[in-house]
Amino acid sequence: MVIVYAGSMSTSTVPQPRRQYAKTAQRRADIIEAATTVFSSRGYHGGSLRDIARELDLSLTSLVHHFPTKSELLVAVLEHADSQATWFPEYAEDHGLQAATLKLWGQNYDHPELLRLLAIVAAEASAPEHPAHTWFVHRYQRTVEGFAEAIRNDQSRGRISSSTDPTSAARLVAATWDGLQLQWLLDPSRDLTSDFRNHLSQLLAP
Amino acid sequence: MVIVYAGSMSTSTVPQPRRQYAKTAQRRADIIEAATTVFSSRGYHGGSLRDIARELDLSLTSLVHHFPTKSELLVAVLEHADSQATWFPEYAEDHGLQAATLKLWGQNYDHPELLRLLAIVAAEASAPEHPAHTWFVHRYQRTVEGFAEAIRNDQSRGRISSSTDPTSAARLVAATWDGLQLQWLLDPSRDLTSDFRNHLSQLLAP
DNA sequence: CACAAAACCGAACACTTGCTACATTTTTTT
DNA sequence: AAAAAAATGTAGCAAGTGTTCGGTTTTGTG
Repeated sequence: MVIVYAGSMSTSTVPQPRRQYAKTAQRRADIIEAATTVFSSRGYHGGSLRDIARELDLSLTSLVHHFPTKSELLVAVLEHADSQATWFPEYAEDHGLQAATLKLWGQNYDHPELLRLLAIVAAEASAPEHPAHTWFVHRYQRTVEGFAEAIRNDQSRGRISSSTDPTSAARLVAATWDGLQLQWLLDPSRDLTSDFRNHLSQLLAP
Repeated sequence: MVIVYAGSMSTSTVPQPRRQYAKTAQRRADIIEAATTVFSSRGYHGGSLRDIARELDLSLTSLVHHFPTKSELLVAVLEHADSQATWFPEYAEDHGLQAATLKLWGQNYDHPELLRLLAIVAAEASAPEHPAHTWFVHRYQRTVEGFAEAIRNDQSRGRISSSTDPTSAARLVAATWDGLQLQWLLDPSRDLTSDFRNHLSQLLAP
């Protein structure tokens, strides 16, 4: 059986690049989960790889085997956090931005650790030297663009006044969202959903 | 000359508790300034006392002499940051919340490091174990209460519709403020003042 | 079964962390 | 001038940091 790189010769089965065990995916998922809780309570700088490994009864070396560097782990964690509460363009198209945003807002309430993590790291990453800086810049661009698209759709259907500037309104929705979420993280006893709803119905009026 | 504690006797000058040198106040101010820049770029957990001392060509021991523990230094830094951009109730009373808020917003643009610091530590401090947790909870309560008071005043003068709930609107103003500021910290090239103005004039309409 | 790579581990490296004894110099007050 | 304490310093502690080295065990494939 010949493993062929560039410029193969004759008949040879594909190298079958099964270079990963069956349980590996689960391991990586476990690590990401543990890293999330650690980074959530102590931030990226404050949370240590050993803390994360300890939480899984895993050796530090194994952790490093899966994620060679701390910042690579952080990016994996952020990407996972982002994938948890996904933005559904179709839902927004059918039911409008307001309904879609409130739906997403409700989902987030189930994962306070993820929210805290994103809040901490977003603030940390506003410094240009931070390893996740560009990631967050792009994330916000994507978010705002998604909201703006939904607003334009709403406008074409007469759900929102056409005099509203889509991008500006999108930035405002994202901003208020983040701000209210921070207030909620600081004091989770008060539900801020109605405040958010007020904001949306004022901003996104016909 | 007798130093008198409780229950003095006869004529004796007051102990003159001059227990601090003349230059000390300046030293403490320098330390707070250096700590601000360090915490701003690396957060509370990520910034080290040695970094701060190095920035001042000061020994670590001297720094610790002035601020015995790291979290005490943090609180001093936060208190200073807060005192920089002060909320003027009188100005709000005369010119309305919208004008007062925009004035304050403009001031903040001069101290991006302070803003980043507050954003990072506020997010870090949303975790209840954080040394500055209660400080931030109270800070937000004060801020919201100040805004709400100004809104009530505006309502009594007919500048804002009396159907708006002052506290809820105050929370929204604070939230949007924080959110827009984070977006600005991530990408300082775009000025978000007009977005903030839009939000205010929509929310605080007669 | 044989073998190669993935997965895992203990130990260590070089460095940083907050903080503390202990000693010296500066400033202030009597 | 003398005494007291504030201010500063050197050296060091015990603990923690991300990362690397050399090795064993586990797992899948031919």
